[in-house]
Amino acid sequence: MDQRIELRHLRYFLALAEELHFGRAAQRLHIAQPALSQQIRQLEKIVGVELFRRTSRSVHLTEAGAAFQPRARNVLDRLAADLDEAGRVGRGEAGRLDVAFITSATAIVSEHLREFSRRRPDVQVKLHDGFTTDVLAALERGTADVGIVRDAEERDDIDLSLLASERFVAVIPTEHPAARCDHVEARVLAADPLILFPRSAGTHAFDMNTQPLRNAGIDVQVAQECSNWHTIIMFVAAGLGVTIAPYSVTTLLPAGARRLELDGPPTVSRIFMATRRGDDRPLLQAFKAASESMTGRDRDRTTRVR
Amino acid sequence: MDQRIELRHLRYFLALAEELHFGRAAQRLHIAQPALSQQIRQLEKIVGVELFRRTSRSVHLTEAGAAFQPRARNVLDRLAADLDEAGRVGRGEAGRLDVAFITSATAIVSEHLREFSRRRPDVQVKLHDGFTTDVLAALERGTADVGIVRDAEERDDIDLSLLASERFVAVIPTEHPAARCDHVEARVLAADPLILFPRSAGTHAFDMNTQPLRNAGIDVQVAQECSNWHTIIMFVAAGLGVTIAPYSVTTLLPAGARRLELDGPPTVSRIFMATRRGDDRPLLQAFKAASESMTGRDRDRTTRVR
DNA sequence: GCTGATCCATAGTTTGAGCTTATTGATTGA
DNA sequence: TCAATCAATAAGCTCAAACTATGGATCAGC
Repeated sequence: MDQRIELRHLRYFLALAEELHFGRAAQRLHIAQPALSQQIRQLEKIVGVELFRRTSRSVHLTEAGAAFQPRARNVLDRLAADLDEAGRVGRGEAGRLDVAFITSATAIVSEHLREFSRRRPDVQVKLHDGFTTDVLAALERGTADVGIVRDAEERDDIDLSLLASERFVAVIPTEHPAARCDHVEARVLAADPLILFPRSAGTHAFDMNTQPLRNAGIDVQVAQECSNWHTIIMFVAAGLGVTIAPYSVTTLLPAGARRLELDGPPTVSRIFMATRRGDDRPLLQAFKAASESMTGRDRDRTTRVR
Repeated sequence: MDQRIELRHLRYFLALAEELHFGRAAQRLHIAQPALSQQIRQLEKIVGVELFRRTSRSVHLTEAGAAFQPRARNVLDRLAADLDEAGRVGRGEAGRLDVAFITSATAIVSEHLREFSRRRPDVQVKLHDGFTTDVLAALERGTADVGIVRDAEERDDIDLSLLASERFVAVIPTEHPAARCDHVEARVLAADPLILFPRSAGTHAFDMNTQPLRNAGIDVQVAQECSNWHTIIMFVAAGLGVTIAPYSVTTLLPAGARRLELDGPPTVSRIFMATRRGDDRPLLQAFKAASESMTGRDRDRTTRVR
């Protein structure tokens, strides 16, 4: 009585609408003619109107049938495309990947993304930048699938894999007495006001970043906190103080700032890819594979520890 | 093995995607839980990827499932809308109606169409204007569903129903001697060049149109043929001759032309709605009903035979 | 740590929707 | 008038989707 429509009805309808002959349409569908008659009748009952006008001699579409034909075709085509798309998403060939990253790793992130997008052109990548803590939080709550962080600590719910490491360098105003040389001992900077990001943005990263100073026996006191490296370096250029920074954020310096290599035991900043432990979705593995192929290069290129 | 997808799969998938609980989803679908498990498994086999990740404790969508959910919803919604639309077309509540009409009946056609469009706002009306013969040809070959013709003859494959009738009048140049009066005997015009449409545009219409002249014993000779009334009347205004025209095409006359009532036995031009005999589609009946409601008015308004 | 509850999967059985073949009835062309 | 064509109907069959019962895994509570 209250029969539900099924795709079978649409397939049969379309075959008959094209053949306009029950016998031939049934043949094409690999069923017997009465079965087709029954199903078409059933469909007409569901729609509530005649879709074909039959005489015992000919079959043709009614207006309602003619109106329905392209729509039915469309439904089948779209569903086929949707199934395909779902399959591709399941195999990691399409979909969406949320990448959270620290702003200071933009250069490396963009390189890895370029390689990934080349391999998976149908994957839409969404980017979210922030501090290391923000990135890890996004990863935890599922807002991000991949995190790019700097100097994160080991955790049992997060997998880390090294993408690149780079040395720390000092950045000081050009008018600073030490700026005449191209390297400096950390202790020389003990009296200068230190400009750095807040420790809350990533305690371990902060500790790594200040290690050259602590190695020199300096009691680290941040005179001015800034949320991003660009601002920190602008402040240094303005003569407000000095900073210790990962090399890659110092590649382009404004006129008033100068980069100095740090003497003493080498200290490096490490950039990691972070993922949720146990998250083994194909898309993620594809991203890891793409990164893997880049990592060797990056490591060689940016490390250069003295 | 090579199972085909059915809408049942989509319905079950969507229920489970919303409930995320096999028991509850099955309950909502009024089936037992194992049946749902089976069908979902089958769907996953068809798509080729997991759509749900199940633990014995919880169910949640995979990325592929999440991607598929809105699409499946969409397919069902669109199909429902398509079925509804087909039903409405079948009941004559929506669709398309092709109306062919003679240019000289534009005024009446537009009135009837306004009424029809008010009653069937979802029906798209396509208009085609031409001569009576063109209109009838369009009707025959199915290009038009309704024809509006003037003074057509009875035919056994076409149904005619009277929409309006109107008297013939003479149109002559203002400088014509007879133009001083507001009526004229047809024989007075015997010597004037006659401007009229070609007889091939509608033999019966032509004969009706020239009847006032033939009644007066005039041997009808068309001096100048024109394809439409507007041009004919412009030629009259230019002093090139006279014409006999249905009243409604003379409502707006240019400066050089004057309308005169014809003395003698009244002759009328009839405007008919023409349809293919046996064509009883709901949309057509709706159009006929709309016309019916207008016809009384039109007949009264335009006849006024003296 | 055992017990009961919860929940999805599997096994085996039942049922009915959709299929089949055979036939009827209507129309057309020879 | 007869044969051919073609859709509808009738009656029986069959398999897929349903059912019931059960298993196995996980979790909460005493």
